[in-house]
Amino acid sequence: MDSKKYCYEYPRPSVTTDCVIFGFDGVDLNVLLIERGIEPYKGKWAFPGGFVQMDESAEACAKRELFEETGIKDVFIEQLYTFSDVERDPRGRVITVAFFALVKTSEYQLLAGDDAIKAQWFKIKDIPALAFDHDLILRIAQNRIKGKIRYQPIGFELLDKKFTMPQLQLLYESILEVKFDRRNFSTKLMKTGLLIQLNEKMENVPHRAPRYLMFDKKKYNELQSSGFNFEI
Amino acid sequence: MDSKKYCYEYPRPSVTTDCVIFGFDGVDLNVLLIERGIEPYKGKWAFPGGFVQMDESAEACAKRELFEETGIKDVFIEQLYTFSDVERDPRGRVITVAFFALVKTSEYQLLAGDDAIKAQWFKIKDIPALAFDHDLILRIAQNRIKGKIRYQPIGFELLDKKFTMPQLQLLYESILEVKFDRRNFSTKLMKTGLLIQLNEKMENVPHRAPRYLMFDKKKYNELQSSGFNFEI
DNA sequence: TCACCAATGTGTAAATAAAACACAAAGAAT
DNA sequence: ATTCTTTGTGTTTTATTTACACATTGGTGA
Repeated sequence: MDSKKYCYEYPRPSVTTDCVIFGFDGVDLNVLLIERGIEPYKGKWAFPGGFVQMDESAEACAKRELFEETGIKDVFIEQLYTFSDVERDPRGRVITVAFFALVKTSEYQLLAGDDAIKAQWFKIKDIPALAFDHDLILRIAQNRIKGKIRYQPIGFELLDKKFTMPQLQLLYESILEVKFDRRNFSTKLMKTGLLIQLNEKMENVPHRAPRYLMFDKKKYNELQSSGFNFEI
Repeated sequence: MDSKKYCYEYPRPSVTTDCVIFGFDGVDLNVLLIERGIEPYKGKWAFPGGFVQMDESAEACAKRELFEETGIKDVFIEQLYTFSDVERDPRGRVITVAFFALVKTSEYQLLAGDDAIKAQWFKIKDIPALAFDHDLILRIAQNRIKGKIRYQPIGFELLDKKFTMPQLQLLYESILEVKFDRRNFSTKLMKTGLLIQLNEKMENVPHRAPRYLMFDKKKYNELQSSGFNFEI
């Protein structure tokens, strides 16, 4: 019996998705990688991904693969770029639609020592050798998040629902790879009118405790539809 | 003889490229469309595009199709977004990698009344019914060019090598759909240091003739590699 | 020929935003 | 109670953006 049962008049490339998953550990920006168990690039690290099925869009595929390989779901995800170099996959012609996702790491405990798939967070400054053209994909993803965080409030997707101003600042600094003046940063962010101050402070810190904040997503959506734009 | 000779173990989508071509006629932003001669959407207007071959990247495909269908080559072209909705093409599963191109309309005279392919410029404000999901593609392309022109000097790709400040301002205004103060616009653009004033003026205008300018691409490339960024 | 007209070229003042900087207050540790 | 580290809330200075005015050019037509 012939296993190659799907036949076409012209040759077709395979289409896959890959997903660059960003997380924030409080100090550094991190990326979630999966160790490949099979050739090619066996033992190398790669982004989770897989083949687009005939009944799902690329975005649906990216979300499905993300959940299947890491257990992550219902997170911010956005199309990044499509990589289509002829030689990018040694197995043949594979076009990949790359996505990037932002996750609150505290909500997803990785199942360490899981049998099938070995997933691990890596600091963005300490990435191992990657499979395929995933180093290129990562570089483009990093540039995208750097550009995007300045004009869209995506940073909050990486923090817990409740966060403090110092945490928010560390996040911005780690993504943009710059340092901000603490006072100017706070003033600017509060001036957006999108941060709600809670009557609650951090506990068990050996100094003055910072107050908790929340991002006002409802207000942002309202402002956005009336032609407002977030700028840091 | 069976024409379906390319067989695979799993089904594969077709992959195409489409290209949104922007041009500027001195007053309005325009888009180049092609009238479809065959079903589906026969008689409707669409972006030029076609199937990705096995030996070419998506970008190479977009450039090839652009030349084959319009005669345009060696222009600014950039990947826009990949459209992969399951139902976007009635012929079957077709994923399209969309691009956008910027052309100097004066350099490409459309072959009016050409037999095979009927191409025509349309003002962005006066677009006919489009085939497939091309109205969605156009909307996303328009948003992209709006965002991009503010932080990259792509406007010059739409103007002749020599242009005047009023022409440049009209271009920015037509893309961004806003009005600028003539004096502030000029000051800001000259302050980038990337415009070379020529000792030449426009002729045969019934008022003071504006001076011609050129974009200093060489200087821009040098500045860019040393971490400079263009901002309007 | 010369005033007229429509647009260009250049500049300045006011308003706004960004950057630099200082001190008081909280809360755990001693 | 004192010390220490970090947060919260300013002010001053500088740079950028916005608003606005007048002189200049060059063809047009009385």
